[in-house]
Amino acid sequence: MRQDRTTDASSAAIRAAGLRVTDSRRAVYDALRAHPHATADAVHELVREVVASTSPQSVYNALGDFAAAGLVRRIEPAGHPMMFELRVDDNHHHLICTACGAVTDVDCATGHAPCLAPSDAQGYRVVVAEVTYWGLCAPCAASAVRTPAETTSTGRTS
Amino acid sequence: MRQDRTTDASSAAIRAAGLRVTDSRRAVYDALRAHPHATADAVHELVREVVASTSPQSVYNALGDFAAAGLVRRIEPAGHPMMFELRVDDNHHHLICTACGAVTDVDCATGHAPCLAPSDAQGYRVVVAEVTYWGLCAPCAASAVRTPAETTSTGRTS
DNA sequence: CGCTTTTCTTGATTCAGTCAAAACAAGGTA
DNA sequence: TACCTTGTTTTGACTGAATCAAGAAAAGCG
Repeated sequence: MRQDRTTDASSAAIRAAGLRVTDSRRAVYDALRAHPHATADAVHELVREVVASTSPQSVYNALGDFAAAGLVRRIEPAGHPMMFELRVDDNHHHLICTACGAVTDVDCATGHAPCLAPSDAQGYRVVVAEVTYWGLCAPCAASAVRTPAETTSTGRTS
Repeated sequence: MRQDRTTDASSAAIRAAGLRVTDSRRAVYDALRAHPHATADAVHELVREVVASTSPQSVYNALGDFAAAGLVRRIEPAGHPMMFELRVDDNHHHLICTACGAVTDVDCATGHAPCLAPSDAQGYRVVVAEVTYWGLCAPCAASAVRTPAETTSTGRTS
């Protein structure tokens, strides 16, 4: 099942980052190409379809190494496990659905970080302005019409 | 040690939110007045100085109830335990130090949510634009001059 | 082909937060 | 004032997510 092409690109990227190329790392990279905002767990699922023996820990290792090498960007939305994405060169932002957790990229106006300056930096040396748009994705907004429901807040339900 | 005044204000706020007033809840509220970006754990420490028997769980309960009642806002910066603040009426943002974790409020230009619109909302019904400025606070920036160090990324250290 | 270094596996461990049920207290009411 | 209902607190177990550590295995150089 020639996955050579995608795999070659992945190998090249991994090697270019100064990391050794292994089957599981290729599979991790490929998984992120297919699922641009996957959790470690989701990546693990996908990787196991290719290299069945891959442990969760290896996935964490690979993702951590990729992130450290700048191959991958880590995003950690409040209340969700962390996710990883391959878009690292532009400074883009995210739309996150408060109902289903879907994550969608939003292009940044300026394209470089920090794209935004605080009204008063108060002595901070600001490196990144991270913008997260929270709301309802189209499907959830549609179904929310009939279900007024409690969507957002994580209060007690007692 | 008359803390009556602060305590009265806290009681009023709690009661106004439709919640019963208890010693530990007052102490939780007072703790947040004194420490505007405290973790649940930090709040617990402070509360125990007033009501020694208070359990961590009660603090979580109180904070969760406050948040659900709109008395308190919850912030969850990537890589840090969640924090709570009393400023809920304006839509302000945060400066967070990547080195020491210090959190500082930044006024929002517009003052209401969402203060910012995505370049392309892609069908989302956006409710909030959450802006987090990551960088080095003044003290950390000063000490970073002599220590080039690895500050940010959570890569493996092996 | 073998050696060195990196990576993978296994398994334990931590941290932060949640769940659930029984004991207890707030505050309205008789 | 005493009671009663409902909301709050405590205790303790439990989960999910991620990290740490050490030995086994493989990558890729010479």
